[in-house]
Amino acid sequence: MQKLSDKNCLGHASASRWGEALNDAQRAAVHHADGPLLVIAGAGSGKTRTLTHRVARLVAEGVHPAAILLLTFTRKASQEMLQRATRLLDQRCERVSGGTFHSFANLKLRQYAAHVGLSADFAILDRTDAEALIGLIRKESDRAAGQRPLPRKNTLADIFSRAANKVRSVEDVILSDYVHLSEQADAIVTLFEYYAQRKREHHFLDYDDLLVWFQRLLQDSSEVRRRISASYRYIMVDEYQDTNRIQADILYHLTDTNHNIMVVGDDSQSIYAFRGANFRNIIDFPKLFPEARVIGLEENYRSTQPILNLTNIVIERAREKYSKHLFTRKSGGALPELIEAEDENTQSVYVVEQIQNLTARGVRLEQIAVLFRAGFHSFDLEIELSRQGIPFIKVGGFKFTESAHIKDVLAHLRVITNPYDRISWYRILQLIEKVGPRGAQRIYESILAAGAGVNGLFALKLKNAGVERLRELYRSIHAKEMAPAEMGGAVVHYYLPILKQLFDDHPKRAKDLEQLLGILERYRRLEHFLTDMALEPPNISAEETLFTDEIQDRLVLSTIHSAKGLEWQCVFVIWALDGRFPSLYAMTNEEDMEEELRLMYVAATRARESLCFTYPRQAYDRSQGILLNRPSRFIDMIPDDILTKRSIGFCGASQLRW
DNA sequence: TCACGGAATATTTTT
DNA sequence: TATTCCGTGA
Repeated sequence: MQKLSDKNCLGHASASRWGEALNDAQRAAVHHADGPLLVIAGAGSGKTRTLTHRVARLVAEGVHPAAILLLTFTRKASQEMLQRATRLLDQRCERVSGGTFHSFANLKLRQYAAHVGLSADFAILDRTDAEALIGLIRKESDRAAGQRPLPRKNTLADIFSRAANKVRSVEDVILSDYVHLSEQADAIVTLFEYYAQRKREHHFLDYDDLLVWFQRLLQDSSEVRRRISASYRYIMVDEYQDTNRIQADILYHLTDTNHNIMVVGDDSQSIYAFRGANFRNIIDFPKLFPEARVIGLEENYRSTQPILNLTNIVIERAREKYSKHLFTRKSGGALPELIEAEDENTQSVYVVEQIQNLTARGVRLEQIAVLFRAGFHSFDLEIELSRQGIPFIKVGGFKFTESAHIKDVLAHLRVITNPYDRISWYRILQLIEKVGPRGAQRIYESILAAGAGVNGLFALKLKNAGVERLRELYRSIHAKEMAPAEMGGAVVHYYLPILKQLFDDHPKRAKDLEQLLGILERYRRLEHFLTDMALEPPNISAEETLFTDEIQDRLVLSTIHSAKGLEWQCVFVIWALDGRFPSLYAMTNEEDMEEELRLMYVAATRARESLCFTYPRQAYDRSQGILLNRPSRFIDMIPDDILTKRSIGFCGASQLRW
């Protein structure tokens, strides 16, 4: 395969080579020539395979790898695809331009910052940083006594982010999606303006800004648009159903020169509308590119027919979609089940028992998953699992870089590159004993006034042992001569005593820091490290970190969102209770309900062989004062020959009640 | 002004 | 579960 040079011969040979192990629809997508292409890939239909084969095919036919752009939603996804393509073909596939929308935007913005009036040395705020900055502004904004307190910083960040992602004004978003805050709309808008101003002053871009500014760059500068779009002959996008309007617009500009864009997605699996994703993007693709070809992948390689029968019924209720009907050649398989449990704990006990049965029959724990609508739905189950000594890992939730101790160390490094990084200074200073918000502010202001970078710290007149230690730290760091890892080492050395004082589980966290230093060693420039940590953090969750080697075979607990794209032999969906799933919050809004439905679809299509829904017979919702006592409306009406229904009572739980 | 403790609260969270 | 907010006492 590698040595073919004759073009015709190559095309011919590859046609048979790349056709292997693909079905007709997949092959058509892989061999699609130029022009826009929309692939509607049903769950488990070999979407990744199709994408990787296409990458390999293009490279094999002599397309320069760097002229292929593969955009995905996680770094992991793009790495995996390029690795698979490399296995199919050769090393060249590793040089394909790939990454997330955000990392791509970052790259291009650094290059062309001046064209939109940005400075190229911007720092990236991750969600926590953004919230910290918003929190500061929130505190500063003095509101008259007796007035209602402003929403929590995390709510504020949600509102701002939603406005950016949906290309709407903050006020609009409040009036439509946060009606209960409409009285404070003006105050929130003002706060938003402060936030934007602060970001400008500090050369900060948050995640949303990366997209917003990149879009602006492409739109406003025809020269840049031409340059960038000409450098990519083929563009491929994964999970297109979860892109938002800005991303769709970015893509449109990227095809300014070449129209060779292939997007892959499944409108039925669009579950990020709450964050601004617009599943209309995928519906409207043919309108945006009238010459687009549409290929559907409907053969499912994952689930048994009884499971597909159920998922087909579930998704049939979706109002607007590319209709598709999944089928499989796999035969046999048990009917999915719906189990009514007496109460939450009975549900947990039941699931635990079933899991024990499965493992007794030889199913590996890592082949079993428990899925749920919201993170806290699994609390009771987690307790029950621990009690029974079943190892599990909860995915989603907090990321490595979001944990406090990592952020602390990163903050110390950040002020080295950007000495006026207010967020980081406040964070660093407040770690010091006797320094609170007020003290941090005072110190920051004098650093700023000194105008001498980190050295501003030395000019301070302050008797505080902690501050003195911090000074020592920065006196010992000479950014020009030291390697990033050395600076990191110094910071960690300084920070360890604080860590010990702050956290009971400091030994575990100390190991994380070692790991962080390990990563740091790969970098020659601190700035690059900091950018990567914001954009492409190591793909480990906080609890996981260094314990991965201990137990491999663990049960998976996951929110449905985090389960997207994954599959297991046996899947339990707990809290399939109307009001929990679909969530009460979605009930007032038809679009939200549609998303809940798709979410149920995603959950059910994760299962290969067995699928079980459970719900407690009733639960009281305190926030709304409502008694929930119906199974999820998405599966309640499914006929008995598709879904087995059973109740279990106290007998199941009685063993553990005492 | 800071530190601490207890109470209240909570949808989902690829970047 | 874990985070955030708020009141209290030093």
